[in-house]
Amino acid sequence: MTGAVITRADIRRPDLRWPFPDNMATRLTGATVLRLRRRSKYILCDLDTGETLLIHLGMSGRMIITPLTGDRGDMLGEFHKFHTAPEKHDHVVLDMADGTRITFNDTRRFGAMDLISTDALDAHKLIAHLGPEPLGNGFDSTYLAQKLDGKKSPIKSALLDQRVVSGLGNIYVCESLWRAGISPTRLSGEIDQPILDKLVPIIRDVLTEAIAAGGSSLKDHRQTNGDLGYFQHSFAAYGRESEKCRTLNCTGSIKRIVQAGRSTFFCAKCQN
DNA sequence: CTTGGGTCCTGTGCGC
DNA sequence: TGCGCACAGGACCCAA
Repeated sequence: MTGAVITRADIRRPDLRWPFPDNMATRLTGATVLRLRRRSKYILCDLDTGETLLIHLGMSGRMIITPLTGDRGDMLGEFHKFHTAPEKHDHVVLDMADGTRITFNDTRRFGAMDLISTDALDAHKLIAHLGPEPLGNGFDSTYLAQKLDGKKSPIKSALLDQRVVSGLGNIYVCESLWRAGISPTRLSGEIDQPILDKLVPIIRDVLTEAIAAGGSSLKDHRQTNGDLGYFQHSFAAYGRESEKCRTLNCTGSIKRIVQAGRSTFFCAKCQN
């Protein structure tokens, strides 16, 4: 999309998780995309109009890239299949001057889009309270210790809280805690510094490996080329309920519990 | 202030 | 085969 001009914006329903901003189609039409970037789980698309298109994929959202004209050519798989008519759950369709169509498709509609002044982005309600990037310099064990100090919520919930660290989801929190040997039920404020010293590089490792593997495809997730991610094949805890723990010499099995309404997978024997 | 539960939405897979 | 229930990569909102 970078450098491309949006020639047409088809907003096919009034909302996703929230109502779309006023006149979104008009404000997008004719705009040139200056660059794409990311903050936390938000895709940010800076436009030459001085506005930024903010996109969240939620649970089931995806951006589908297809040629606007021509046949399927060497496009691989059903995901990339050529279509002119919008398909089910295609909510926003952007046609670019270079002949590319970008379609936001989101079955569950937990995704979001907003269009705000680029200058005001840091103050935006969804952005302002985000914690540091887990792969950035602002995330280290000193920061984490200070942030968790006095917290009574379980560590699992704290790591999922985007105000503590932004970008971790359910899978990667479970995997990180398993690797670090930390029980997800441990109270955040009662975890010693040496344990946090160990946890932080593990979180970075898990994310780095998952990104290299193209993410985790449980169902909807695809890489930008349409391929499945394959980090799900490397899960040690997530989704492995009642299977053998993979920690060396551990005789335990993976349990599933529910914390803050989300499934947590862990080994009660080697995670303490 | 913090914390936990309910909620939004659609689709799928399972037990009965 | 049909029906109801549980569950799914998120995260806001509000009651306690």
